[in-house]
Order: sequence, then structure tokens, then C-alpha cells
Amino acid sequence: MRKRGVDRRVQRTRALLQDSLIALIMEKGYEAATVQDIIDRANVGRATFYAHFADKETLLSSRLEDLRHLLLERQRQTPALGFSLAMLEHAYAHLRLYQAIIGHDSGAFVLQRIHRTIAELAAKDVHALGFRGTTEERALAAEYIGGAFMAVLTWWLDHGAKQPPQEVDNTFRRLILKGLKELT
Amino acid sequence: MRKRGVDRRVQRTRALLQDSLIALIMEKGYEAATVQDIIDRANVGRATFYAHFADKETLLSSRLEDLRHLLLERQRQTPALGFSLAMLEHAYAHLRLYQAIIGHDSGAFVLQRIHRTIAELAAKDVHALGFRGTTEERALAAEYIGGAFMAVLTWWLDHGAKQPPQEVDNTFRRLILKGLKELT
DNA sequence: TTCTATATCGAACATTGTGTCTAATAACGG
DNA sequence: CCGTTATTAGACACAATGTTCGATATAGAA
Repeated sequence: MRKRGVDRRVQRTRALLQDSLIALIMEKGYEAATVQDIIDRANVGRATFYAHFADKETLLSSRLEDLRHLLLERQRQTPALGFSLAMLEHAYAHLRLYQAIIGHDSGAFVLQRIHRTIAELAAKDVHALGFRGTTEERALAAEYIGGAFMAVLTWWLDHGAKQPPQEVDNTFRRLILKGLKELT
Repeated sequence: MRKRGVDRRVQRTRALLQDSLIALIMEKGYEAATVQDIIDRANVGRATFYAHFADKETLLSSRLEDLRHLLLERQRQTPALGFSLAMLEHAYAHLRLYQAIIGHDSGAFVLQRIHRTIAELAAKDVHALGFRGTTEERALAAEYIGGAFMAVLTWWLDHGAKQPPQEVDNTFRRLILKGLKELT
């Protein structure tokens, strides 16, 4: 029995690379960070990087996958739109990172990935919300929920994240259910 | 008086390059298109490209600027949310292009640029809509309108653009004003 | 038409980043 | 302790970027 747990070296290397990417995103944005930057900061050999990840994007994906599981977990515990508060709290806990993503133009790609993840989770909630309609209408609802959430998240981060996550979560829920009429 | 109009050669070259980029976006996506690809297809010298545009992104911007002016024009003629129908009709008239943007992952960047343009136009409408509230609330409203529109646009394109622009415009308006409750 | 300013060309160039490969070394886990 | 596997340094070919320069072609004014 060889494969009790993952080799310590592997765990260490992967963590170093992921953390390095995060740090670089905060420092110069995702696009601007090169593989060379990443391995320099992580103090890891070039060949080692490619032994673990096919490219920079794959490294990013490995991190986003963690986030996705976190959100999935919270969604299972919460009746509807569980991803919302979980995501807001995660952003609140890593404010500098998220503000860097929003700030740099290079954030587009990362943001898009997060957006797709959210939209995917929203699709599951459409059913949970007891939403009636055709397949297409439900797809529209999911897209709308995802888009609205990203709008709220972006706005919140852009303005210094002054409200607590709980309050923003409420704003989001009011917005998607009742639209602009209820914003005030 | 030298500068009656722009030199024909300049007009021709710029148009060739812009059209070439559009064609390539449809063919392989924005990210995948290299400057070499663009000048090859346009049949323009490398030095000439850089005489006109600093890089690929600047070339894209020059095209998006045209779109922005188109939308601004239509917004001036329409009481509120004028960008919506105009944008939908533009997408409808260039379906293959927009579906390519949505399709390829590389579309994230282009989509982000369009999103920002829409959000900017939405900000002007927030006031036109007679929306009351603090500066921050109005910023949220603008972001929300932009996000909701992009969601509807994305959904529509993703599902084959089966409804006419007019109908999609109505759906969008109902959605942002009254939320999910009114979607059915 | 002629003249002149300037846009274009082609080709070379340095630079940067990517992804692969190898043989030697180090560290893990049993 | 030993066999397996991860890591390393460094070199490598490749692709793409953005700049430069002299020669050529062409637009627009007179």
C-alpha cells in the first residue's frame, strides 16, 4: 500500500505554487503574472511546475475548484441561494485579493471563471426556489441570478466593502426577487 | 489646407485590420488571434500595423468605440434603457460574431469590455429613470442593470437567439424592474 | 501633370515568455 | 535502510511581440 496519503513534497509544492499565484495576482494581476514569476516566488524549479500543472490557467483552476467546493458545501446546508452569503464571506475574508481581481483589467478572466461557477450553482437553486417554467426560462433565470450576483459583488468590492456580508446578501436577494422597484 | 479628410491609405489600412480582427475572432477567438494572423489576413505589413495601433487590444478598442457611439446615439433618442434594444439589434445583425465571442473562453476579455460599456450607459439611465437614492445606491442600480442585461444577452445568444430583439428587450425590462417574480 | 509629404513595405532584430527534456540529486514512506 | 519518486538546474526550440530602417508607392495639392 503505497498511496496512503499524497507525498508531502507534492503537497508542499502545490501549495507553494498556489500561494505564489495568489500573491502575484494581488501584486500585479493575473495576466501580468508569468510562470517565471510564479516559480521564482515559490522558489520551485521550472520543470516541477510543469510536472504539476499544464499551464498558468490550470494552476488557477485548481484554486477555483477549492472555492467551488466551498460554495457547494454551503449551498447544501442553506435552503436557497446558499452560495451568496458564502461567496460574500469568502471575499470579505480575502478582501485584498478580490479587490485586486476587480481592480486590474486582467481580472476579466478570473472574474469570468467565478461568474461561471456562480451561474452553475444558481442553476441548481432555480429548481430549489420552486421556479416554474420551461427549460429555457429556467436557464434565463439562472443566468440572471448569476449576473445580478456578480453585479452586487463587483459593486460592493468597488466601493470598499463597507457593508457586512449579511447585509449585502439581503440586498442581493431583494434585488433578484423584486427588481429595482425594491432597491430603495 | 492639408487635412481635408483622412488619407485614403489610412482609412483602407485601418478598415482592413479591423475587419481582419473580426474575422479572426469568429474563426479562432480573440485571444488565439495573433498580430501575425491579423496582418497576414489583412495583407498589411507588420510595421504598418504598429504605425496605427499600439497592440491587438488597441485595435479591438477602436472597434468597440464605434459600438459605443452607436449605442450612445440610440440612447439619446430613446427615453430610457435605449442601449438595450440597440445592442440586441446589433448582436442580431452580427450573430455569428457575437456567438463566437460568447462561445470561446477567450471571449471573457471582449465581453468584459462590452459589459463595462453597457454599465456606463446604464449609469446615465439611472438618473433618467427617475431613480432616487444615494450616490452608492445609484451606482449599485447601474451595476445591476448592466449585469442583468449581459445575463439576458448571454442567455439569448447561447440559446440560438430564437426570439426577436424586441421581445428580448421586453424580457430584460420586466426582469430588472420587477425581478424574478415577473419572469413567467 | 508634376511635386512633395507620408503611408506602406519587407526584412531583420532583440526581447520575452512558453513548454520540454535530461541527468544528477534529494526526500519521502515503508 | 532502501527503493521509489519528486525536485532540480540548465539548456533548448519555438512562438509571438514590438522596433527599426531604407526603399518604394501613392495620395492630395498646386
